[in-house]
Amino acid sequence: MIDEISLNILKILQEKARIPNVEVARQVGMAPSAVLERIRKLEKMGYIDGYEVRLNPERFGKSQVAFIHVHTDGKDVDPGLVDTLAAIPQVQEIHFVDGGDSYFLKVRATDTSSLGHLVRQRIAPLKGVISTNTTIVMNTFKETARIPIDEKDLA
Amino acid sequence: MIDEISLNILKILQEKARIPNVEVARQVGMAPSAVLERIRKLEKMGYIDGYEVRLNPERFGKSQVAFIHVHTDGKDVDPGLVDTLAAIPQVQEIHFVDGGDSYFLKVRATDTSSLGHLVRQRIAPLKGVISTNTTIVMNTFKETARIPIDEKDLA
DNA sequence: TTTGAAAATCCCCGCTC
DNA sequence: GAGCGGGGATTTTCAAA
Repeated sequence: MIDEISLNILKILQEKARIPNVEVARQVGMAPSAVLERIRKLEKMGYIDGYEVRLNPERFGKSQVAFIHVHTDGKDVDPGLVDTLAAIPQVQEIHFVDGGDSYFLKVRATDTSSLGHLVRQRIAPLKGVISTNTTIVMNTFKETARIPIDEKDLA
Repeated sequence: MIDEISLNILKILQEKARIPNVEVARQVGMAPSAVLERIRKLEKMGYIDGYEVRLNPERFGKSQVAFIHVHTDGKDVDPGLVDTLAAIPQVQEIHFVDGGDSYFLKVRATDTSSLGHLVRQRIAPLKGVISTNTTIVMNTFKETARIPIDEKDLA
């Protein structure tokens, strides 16, 4: 199980992941080495999956976000379909959703043109794919991977 | 503009964001101080937005992912609607999408029950919201914020 | 958990190209 | 302007209590 202090450490790290340990230690009022030990333990126990650098999508010409609903033939689907989709770097997320053999993708492309190319040339032709339904994002107001940390439902 | 080496640094950081500078320097074959200077510049120029810790959602009882299509009355929408939604910690993403005055949310809840509560008690009652349409995620195969770095379309 | 000391790293500054 | 290297401050790490 996880206690109040570790929870606090995680909240601090979620705010700013790249602050020195000493600073975290100061904020929770513990010795730096103890904090380090806790973080290492949280990593080993799987509470912390890793650390990511967050790049500015616009600077890399990847500001066109879209969601693609991919309907598949549940009986004749290529078992490697998910892997094939996952191998496409522009595909950031792949979810299997309810409502009949369909996947839901979040993709990030350069523009609507390249998005169209992605859908028609790379996704639609895949074996088992019956149809696709793309929702174009015109404006993004919030986009974070931050998780609400509630003490009550920890695993 | 950005050159081959900086691109390389970014790719390395996208793999593992929390490696020491010296290690990055070794991999790109440059002096640590030069690498540091490049990273600082990338941060200042807005290519790097920040650093995030990636927590394991399951460990925090937040494994129920869902997408919510929120239809609004375009004429009578509360100007603070987006802010209100953004203030809900379980709402990770808010996009404005095409197809008529509607928002698209990605949310992360504890279970379907709490998800239902979230939709009915917190979102549906908001002024300007006409209807909502929730897609439940049953299985997630890929979920990353990583951006494909193509040299050709840099800004 | 803390302390304390050793090792590694960070990062400013001057030098060179 | 960009890269390199020195060196002191900072931080990380590890041992012992």
